[in-house]
Amino acid sequence: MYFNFQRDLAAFLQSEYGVQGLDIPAELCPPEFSGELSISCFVLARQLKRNPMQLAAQVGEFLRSHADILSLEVVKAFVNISLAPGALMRDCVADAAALQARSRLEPAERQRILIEFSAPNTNKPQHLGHVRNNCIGMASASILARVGHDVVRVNLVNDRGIHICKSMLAYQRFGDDCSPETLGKKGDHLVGDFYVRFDQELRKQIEELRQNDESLREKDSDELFLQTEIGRAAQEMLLKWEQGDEEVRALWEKMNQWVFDGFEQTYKRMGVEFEHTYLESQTYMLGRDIIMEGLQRGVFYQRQDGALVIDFDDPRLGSKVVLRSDGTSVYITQDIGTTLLKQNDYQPEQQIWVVGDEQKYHFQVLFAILKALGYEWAERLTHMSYGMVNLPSGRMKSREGTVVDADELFDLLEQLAGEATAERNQQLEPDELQRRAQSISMAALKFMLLKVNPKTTLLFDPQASIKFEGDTGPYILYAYARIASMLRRAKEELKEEQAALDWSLLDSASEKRLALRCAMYPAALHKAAAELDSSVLAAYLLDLAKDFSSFYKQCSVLNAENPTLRQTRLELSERVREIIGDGLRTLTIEPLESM
RNA sequence: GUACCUGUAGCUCAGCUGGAUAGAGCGUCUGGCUACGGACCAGAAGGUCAGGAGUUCGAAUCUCUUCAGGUACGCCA
Repeated sequence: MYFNFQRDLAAFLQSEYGVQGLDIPAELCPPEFSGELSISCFVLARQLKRNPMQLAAQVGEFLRSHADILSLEVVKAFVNISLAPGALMRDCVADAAALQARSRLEPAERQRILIEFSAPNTNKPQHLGHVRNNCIGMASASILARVGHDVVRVNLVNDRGIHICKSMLAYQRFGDDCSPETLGKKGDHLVGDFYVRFDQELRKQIEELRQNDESLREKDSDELFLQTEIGRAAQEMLLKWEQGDEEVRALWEKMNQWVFDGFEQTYKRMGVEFEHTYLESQTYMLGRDIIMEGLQRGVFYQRQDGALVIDFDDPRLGSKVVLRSDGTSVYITQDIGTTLLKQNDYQPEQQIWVVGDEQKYHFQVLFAILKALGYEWAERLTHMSYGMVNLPSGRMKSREGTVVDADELFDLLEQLAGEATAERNQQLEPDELQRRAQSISMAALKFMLLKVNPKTTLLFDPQASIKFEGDTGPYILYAYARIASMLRRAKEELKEEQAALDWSLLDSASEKRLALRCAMYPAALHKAAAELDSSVLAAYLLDLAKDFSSFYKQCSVLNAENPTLRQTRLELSERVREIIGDGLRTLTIEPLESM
């Protein structure tokens, strides 16, 4: 927030105490005190190294005679002030361009940022966990871009490896040459079915092994993988794939294409887009030459067993193998390679990975290796780790069938939103109904995921997710639609000429509150961007929508007592509409003019 | 075992760079449509901020510790 009185108070205190760059804190006044704004002199006192209470008295004295201050109360170390309506509105909302300008970073602070997210495997359809990743990735990119950064979104699809061979093998054996067309099924779901089918067969064979050999009963399933016939067959297929076997490659391309087509639809529904998609099949061999070069320079060393290793100073990181004794790559080798590739392709000042918090250690190690290799940009790599999504029944487990499928969830929410919309709009055309149901359901889902801090483990309650009341996306959409409706009517009823504006007429508590909330928008954007936290912006939009709803109930706009008041309230409402619209779009949610 | 994360109202979450009497939504209970869209508004009840100790004028917030839950610690990805 920026007020003239803050500037004047800062100038006064700075000359009084001979300091520079004083920051005058102003926050919303708690309802139990009179006034709209509070200045905490604890914060001021720390900057000036003075006694908070004495400072409060001094601040009070200065502001009491300030033209913008209507009344004021000093309570302990707090100065609670009530602003003259004209001054409050002038500083908060009258100048829309100033508000907009404050939302962008100084040019010097803007960066080129590369953000990687989604990174799906091509062996199964996306589930709720991917949905959270996609939402966080898209919203983070959008928030960063909104404050002025140059953002590049990239995907890295894991399209090769043993997992896709499992699906391929099961398809070869049990697929009967079916296809998405013959079964009328989305390609990613079809491939996922064969992944499950493989797992069934594998477990059956492991069970048989254990039946026949008591010594195997204690062994972990993973250890027995290569002892099963089907496990060996999958491994063999992977080798053939790496050797470029034509038949295997053809099948791989066919099934991957099915998955890509399926993903395309899912992404489209969510509005997920990338500037570029990297394919692991094209990048998995990267990194080895960098390791060899690092070996020359003594960054890595060859252990007695032949593996190339790095030891870290930090005991928490321990040591890490970067190349197997047989000379092949490990996961981190590839990641080193793709990080360099991305750096070369886009020259970002910062790289961000949106990846679940279970991979925290992996990224600590990755970053430490890149620093050890001497890349100066390695200081500016960020793992944006987010929490897992749990269900009331616990963790999602694909083997136990408790995974919430993304497409099915979208369908369910869309149907419920459609029902709710139809109830309220009996005359709606089917096309329009469907369009609104799509928007409302996606807004509800995205907002639910984005309103909680990304770091927290999220509990997804299916029952709660289908509600459209309270702290939800639809609540904010509703506030927006009501304003849009009001502005439409005002336009229709427009008399010959528009009345003048007089901001000083907006003197009620709810009007002042709403205007103050509008002025807080840039700060919410900046905080969300700086902390990579969509929940800051989501919480702000909820507060704004609540303040608007309260104002809307209390102050009649279209039927205001006089044309000037009406016009000024319309203008305030328009400002709220712009901010809600802009804020929702920044969260990748599209507002609706009617709902 | 070691490291990291989490523990706030019945439930889901804010608040965590120390500052006023710890907030919101859901759920429960009261009220409110002859004013612009009731997917709304106004209000009530509901808390030992997991327990303990410390630092401080002041702690949900910082430190230590105990307990509870989660995750990671591969020549898997």
